[in-house]
Amino acid sequence: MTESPPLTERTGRHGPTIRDVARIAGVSIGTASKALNQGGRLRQETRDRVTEVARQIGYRPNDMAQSLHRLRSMTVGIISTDSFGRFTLPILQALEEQFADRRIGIFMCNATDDPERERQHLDHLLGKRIDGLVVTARRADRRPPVGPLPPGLPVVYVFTQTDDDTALSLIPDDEGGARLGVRHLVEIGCRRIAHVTGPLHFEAVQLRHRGYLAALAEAGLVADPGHSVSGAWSEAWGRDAVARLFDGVPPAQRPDGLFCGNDQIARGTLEALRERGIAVPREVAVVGFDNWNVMTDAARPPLTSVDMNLAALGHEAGRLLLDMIGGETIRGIRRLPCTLVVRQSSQR
Amino acid sequence: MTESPPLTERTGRHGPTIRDVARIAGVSIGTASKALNQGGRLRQETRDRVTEVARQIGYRPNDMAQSLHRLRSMTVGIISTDSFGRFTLPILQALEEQFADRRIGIFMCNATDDPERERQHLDHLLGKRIDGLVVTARRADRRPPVGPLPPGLPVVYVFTQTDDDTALSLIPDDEGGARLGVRHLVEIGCRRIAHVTGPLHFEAVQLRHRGYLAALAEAGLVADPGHSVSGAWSEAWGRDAVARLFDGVPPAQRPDGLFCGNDQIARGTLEALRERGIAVPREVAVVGFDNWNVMTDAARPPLTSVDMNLAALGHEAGRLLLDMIGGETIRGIRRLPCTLVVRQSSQR
DNA sequence: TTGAAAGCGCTAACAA
DNA sequence: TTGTTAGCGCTTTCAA
Repeated sequence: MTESPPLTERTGRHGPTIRDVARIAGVSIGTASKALNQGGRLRQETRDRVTEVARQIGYRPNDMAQSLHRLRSMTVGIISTDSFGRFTLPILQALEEQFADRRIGIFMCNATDDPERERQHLDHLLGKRIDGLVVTARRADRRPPVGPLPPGLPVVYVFTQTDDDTALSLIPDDEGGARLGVRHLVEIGCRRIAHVTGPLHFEAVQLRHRGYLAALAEAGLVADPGHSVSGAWSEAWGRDAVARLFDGVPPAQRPDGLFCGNDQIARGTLEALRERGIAVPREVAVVGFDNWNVMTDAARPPLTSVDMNLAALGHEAGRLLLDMIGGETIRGIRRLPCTLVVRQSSQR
Repeated sequence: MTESPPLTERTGRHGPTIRDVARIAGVSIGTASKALNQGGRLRQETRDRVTEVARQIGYRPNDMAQSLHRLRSMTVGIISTDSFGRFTLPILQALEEQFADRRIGIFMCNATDDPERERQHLDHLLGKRIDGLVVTARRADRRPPVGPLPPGLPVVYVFTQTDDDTALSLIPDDEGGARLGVRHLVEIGCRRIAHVTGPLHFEAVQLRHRGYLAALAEAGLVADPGHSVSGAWSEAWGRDAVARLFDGVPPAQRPDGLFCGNDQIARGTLEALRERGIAVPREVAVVGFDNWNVMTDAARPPLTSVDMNLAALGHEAGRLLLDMIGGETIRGIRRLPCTLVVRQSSQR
């Protein structure tokens, strides 16, 4: 029997290569490759010997070399014009989980509203030959299409949309979410429901207002124009809104339900109502938006809120991107449903 | 003059390769490479012709091929045992920014407290031949060293530490942060300062308590054992703590300053004090920890808080990891200083 | 100044 | 059943 080379002797600087495995196992590189990739016809004994050697010397295939050969990098890029924040995070996590299961790596990039930086990031990602791209952004406005991109690179916009109508965008169904929240208020008996919302220039604010109006109409209620008030996305605005809707207003005109633009506004309203001795949910019921548990759980009473199901959004984005990488063509704007999480602020 | 091949004809599936550039420019691959990499001696005219062709056909070097040759992937991995949350996010952003400047890609992995998943992620990252690794975690306890890793792979633990004392860990200086907060209370005239903190099993809680005691001792004040109270990291606990420290307690024994374990607890105390008609900051001053602006700004009055400077932590982690990739050996536990952000809750 | 060729680590087609 | 080799796209050394 020939003496086998010592286990420690290596060629690659990055750890053992398949050449080391082959040499030590006493087979050719081709055979080693076949053995490690479960393919082809090979004597079981050879296969076992090779895999055992690989295990012993801690061989790990070099993805870069594999990718170079396969013309697939097994990576995707995710680029955010907003920094990754409260909203994009659950999306990111869902994506990460899904891609990790398929052994696809994720390159994170953050270009906080700087087009030049975005271009650099994109350039960098394209250099890495990503197989797909996820674009996330702050939601205020539609963003310009990312690019220029090599033709055929799958892209999905999540939690943002773009004017390019050949692109795929996934966003929450704001209108439907609002309808859910307001319907719920109607169902528990509210008849004068106010909409305390964020800045009007947000498209989401407009859509939710549509949902609010639709739910009222469904129930045969007329919307009091004075009951739609817009301000900042803050608790302070929520408190101010209550002052505006309640102080010095004849009881018959006061709202008996508040549908709020986000959980911070809602929490502000709860505090202000509490200070005025107005009972929640008995006299006024309150519903928020976002279902941010930092807010919903600390509020007194705990806050009912509309959940945008961001994890589901991320999950769906991952699924669709994988389909596109697989060759499918998918485009259009998809709005995913929200759900309502009922807590004490609306539990009668 | 020979007819040059059409600009559109490509060899690579991923876009034009250097071979295409060379062919179209009518030079050899070696020459093209030299021209594009600014190196070697080359006629200016040739260099220009090559770069112009590259620009025209949108040539972008393939990082995987470069890396394969250079034995450097120009990527780092970041793995979190906690999901990326409020604390790890600023760290992540600082890291991302720094690496992006050096054209180093970041692979994100999230293994929520699942060792098996962590192992998979690690395997995946090592397959990608990352040049370095950042480990982040929830902060409760020291985590076991990540591994096994190939010898020589630079690793930095951020916002967590491990028992392996050959490793490098970066964490905020909790004790120093607490000292800052309590000193500030002393300086504005507080004499009976309470510590309203989180669960005792957190190492950070213990360290901050040391800082609290040290600051009192410095000022010649004696700590009332009844003024150190521990509970959950929640607003509800902050409210309860006020009940415990104030209700039915003789005025002379009530605290005139509260140093809180985080901003949520602090906000809870502010609400409870407000409800009792106790003036903040006049009768009682309050300092929080984390400087989470969602809390500090919505609190009434706005909350003074200790900032852990997480962005600086991330920045330093990036810097050190780059040094390690460059060949330096760095180890030990480094605690980075906190700073105090004063707002109305302690402004007399 | 430019071209040719080896090699980074791997896979797959083909030969033995 | 196993070995040989071309080639993925790039850099770099050496030769012309």
